[in-house]
Amino acid sequence: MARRHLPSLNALRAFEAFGRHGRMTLAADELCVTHGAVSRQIRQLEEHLGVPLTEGPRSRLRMTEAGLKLAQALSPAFDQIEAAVPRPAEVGPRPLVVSCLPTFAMKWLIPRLPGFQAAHPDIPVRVAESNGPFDFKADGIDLAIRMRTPETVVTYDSVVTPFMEHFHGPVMSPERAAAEPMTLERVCAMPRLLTRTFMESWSDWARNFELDHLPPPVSEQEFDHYFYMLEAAAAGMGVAIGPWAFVQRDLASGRLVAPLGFTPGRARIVAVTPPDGATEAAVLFRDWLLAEGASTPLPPEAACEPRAGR
Amino acid sequence: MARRHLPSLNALRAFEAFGRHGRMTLAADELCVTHGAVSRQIRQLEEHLGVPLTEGPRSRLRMTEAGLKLAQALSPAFDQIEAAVPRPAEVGPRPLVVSCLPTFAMKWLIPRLPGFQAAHPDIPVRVAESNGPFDFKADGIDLAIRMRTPETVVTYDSVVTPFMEHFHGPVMSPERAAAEPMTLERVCAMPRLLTRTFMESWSDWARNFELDHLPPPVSEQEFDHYFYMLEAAAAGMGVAIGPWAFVQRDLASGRLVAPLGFTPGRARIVAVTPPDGATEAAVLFRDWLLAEGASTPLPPEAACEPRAGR
DNA sequence: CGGGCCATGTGAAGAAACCTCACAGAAGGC
DNA sequence: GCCTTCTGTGAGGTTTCTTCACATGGCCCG
Repeated sequence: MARRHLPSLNALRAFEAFGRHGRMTLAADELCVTHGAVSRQIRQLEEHLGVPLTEGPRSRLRMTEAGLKLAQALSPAFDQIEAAVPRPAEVGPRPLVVSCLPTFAMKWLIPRLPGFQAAHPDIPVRVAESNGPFDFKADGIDLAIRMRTPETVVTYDSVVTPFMEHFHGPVMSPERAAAEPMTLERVCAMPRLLTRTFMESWSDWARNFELDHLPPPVSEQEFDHYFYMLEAAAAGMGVAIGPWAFVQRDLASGRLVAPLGFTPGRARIVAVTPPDGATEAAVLFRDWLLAEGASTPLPPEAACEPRAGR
Repeated sequence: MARRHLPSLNALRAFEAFGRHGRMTLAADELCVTHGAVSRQIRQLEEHLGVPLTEGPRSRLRMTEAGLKLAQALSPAFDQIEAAVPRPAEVGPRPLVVSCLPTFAMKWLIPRLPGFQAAHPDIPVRVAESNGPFDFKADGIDLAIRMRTPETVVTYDSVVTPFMEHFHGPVMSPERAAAEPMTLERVCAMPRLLTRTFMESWSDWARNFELDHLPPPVSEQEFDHYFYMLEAAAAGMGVAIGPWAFVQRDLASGRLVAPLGFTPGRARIVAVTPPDGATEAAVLFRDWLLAEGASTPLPPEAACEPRAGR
């Protein structure tokens, strides 16, 4: 009687993956199936629920608000399931465990990991996605990647190594930006999107314009993850402060635009290792992060376009 | 790369249902499949994980500790998914929404619901399982069923109607009880199992024995739900204070025993309706609860066997 | 201690769900 | 306009899941 009318769990999982990646093709890659399979699952889900979950042209698909809401709720549920399932005993050497923001993992780290694997085929890497506090020993983490502002409260001893510049800027859907020449004032007058992961993004960004106090937003909406915030921006729900590293690809594909360009943020993307000596593998990984960070392209308009100096 | 090695979600769902019901047959009923299907799913899951999740003879199957841990983590995840999925638009009249403890729903309410449906075929009933606080308007609840001690803090106005006596007593696995004649002292010396839903159960029970202070337990373990606490008791992990209404069936089947019998508790099982008038359907339902409560059999040893009076 | 009862395990066959392949359509960029 | 990218879809194959019927193993009771 109770729990019976649920749609196919596989369809939900497919939709959740689509929600995170924003494109069926990428979701299909994650699930190791073809894009057609994902398309069918999502269509089946929409039929079952009688609610459209996606909208827009095929080449620039977005989630509807209902879809965004569903995906946001599904993600933590599947995370919980994943965490609960005991992993089949790992074979081989103990892997290097890297704790990392989910969105950073998806948009930056995982695409580059094959490079590390190629250089160090004997070091298996496991990426543990998490954006909260962590404990090296209790969680078995060798190295963590986090965003840090100078004010970030640190409650633990650790070695912090910044490895990448952090540029960010307001991003939105092309429709929103197309209306008229985009100015700082217009951007400030739009509904703002926030992520719990990095609540200070707006004030951090505003500093570059010597705006001590941003005008109060017409409305604010908060998301649990960067990727949902960015999806909401793509869906035209408002403006988000997007880190360059996270939105690079969406800018290239035209799903998002950044009419004011990017400016350096005060946050740094840092690698954190335990105070009492990192493992050998963690040191190698950190060195690799530094190299990768240095070779990541900067935004073309970096440091340009701020209306007030530096 | 990230989320790929999960076992079949259907298998996890089957196991979660088994975890709640304690028997594959019941889980199969809930999922509308045959017991064989559930059996296969769970076996597949065990093979995939390489960890036994069930143990004991076929006729009295129990979860292992690993299984209990897994099931406990899966339940809230599936709850979350269920809550997130928009229900296909309901047809017909607005259903009567009854908020209820999950275990009470499973072990007492749902088995009796057909009786109500038969008497009032025009009133569809939806059972919303929850054990926390609730808000009649915000959650769309017409009537809530809760456990109440005289001390329960009430933060809202409401009409409270007790409808069933509450008998409870320590329950444990037959193996644990078989060792030697069971006495109050021996029971007090066993590891205690608690449920977050009703933390005061031990002290409430102790009052009947004029024990103002129970001897401190050798160990305590806390569960999120009554049913997992009862499963842990069946698995021999300790002693739980089980409400008669919840354990009646497990006693009959021999999965649990209650060597000290049952005594009246100070808690009452109550129906709660909004202060500003209940709906017509809610009143009918409350009347039906009162009648059902009155006709629920009392424990055979009710009010017997307390070693100290009354 | 043997028969009845109850719940789960299992073999084989059938049903259903799922996936792939290949191609089509639609939008955007150059 | 052509090319690229991404999603939608028809047909058909494959895997997974279910069922049915019966076997198995405990437990209870006389």
